[in-house]
Amino acid sequence: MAATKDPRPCSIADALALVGEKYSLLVLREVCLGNGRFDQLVRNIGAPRDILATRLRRLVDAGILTKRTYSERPQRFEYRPTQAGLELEPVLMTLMAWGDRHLRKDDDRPMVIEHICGNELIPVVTCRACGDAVRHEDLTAHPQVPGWAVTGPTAA
Amino acid sequence: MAATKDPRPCSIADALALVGEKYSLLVLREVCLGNGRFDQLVRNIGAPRDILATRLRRLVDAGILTKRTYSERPQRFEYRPTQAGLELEPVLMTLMAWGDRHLRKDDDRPMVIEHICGNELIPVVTCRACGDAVRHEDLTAHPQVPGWAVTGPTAA
DNA sequence: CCGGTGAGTAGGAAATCCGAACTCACCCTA
DNA sequence: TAGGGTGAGTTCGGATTTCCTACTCACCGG
Repeated sequence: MAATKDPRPCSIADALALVGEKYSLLVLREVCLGNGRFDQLVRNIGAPRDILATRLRRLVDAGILTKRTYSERPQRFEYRPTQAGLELEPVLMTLMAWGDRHLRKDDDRPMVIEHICGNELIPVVTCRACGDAVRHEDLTAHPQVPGWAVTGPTAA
Repeated sequence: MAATKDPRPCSIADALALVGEKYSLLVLREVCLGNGRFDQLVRNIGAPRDILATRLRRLVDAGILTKRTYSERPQRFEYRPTQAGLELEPVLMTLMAWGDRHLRKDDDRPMVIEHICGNELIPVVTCRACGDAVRHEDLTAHPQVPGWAVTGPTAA
């Protein structure tokens, strides 16, 4: 009867349960770009329409998107990010930078993000307390739940 | 015959094609924590063994993990992150912070990461050029590929 | 009236996922 | 040397999801 199957409790897993399904983060990308209409999403993402409808419902339920009417008669909608959705944008930026660096030759980046400072955005994840860029060797994990120790947080 | 179905070219999509499948990022989490053995992964992630085997193959092929033998006779292996894998860790940290903030009540975080500076790690994504924290309103997207304009990069 | 657009639904085939059981090679120990 | 245990998977059939195409429904514009 004992639950021998529950995995490590973890906010990464919880977050992925919401936005980790296929296309979900691409929906967020398009919505952050301002392309929030159903047919735009279908075209830009390349997802089947029914799957997209399912994802949109889920993201709205989760409070990551809102569905706004921009035209009554004919009824037309637009999806937009909520505050919570916008706060996921850094994840997208970091992922994009990783993809640009590791998945592409040289400078054939399909999209460049410009920061308000005038330069191209190259996202760097830093520690809020000291401001330094986060490096694996500088981290130590402290599980808060008994029974979920880690063997060695850092392993070069 | 024309390809009317290709979605927006994008490094986010490319990155997700590699690490966006179910469990892939959780594998990376465990491996970064130092838990790189097959049965540990099965337990900590809660994935079916065959799916896990498939994911591991894919991540190794993609150069995100390496499979190291830590014991000949009996043959025993351990998966470890490569440099490319380690560079995905910031994505995990950012995602974890988002989950902690939006998916949990107060302070029941299942895991706390300590930075070498002595404080708890709260990851902040910043612009490499100016050092400021990245906010949606400060970004402008510039697609590099004709035909993939965005309607409005910023839309509050 | 005709064709077009936006926002989906419907239906069945194809691909994935899942859990449990199985293998195989080895070690321990009695 | 027989029995049990562990690590690292593979194999199985069945349950779920995804995918694709077509369809709807409401409206608009000419």
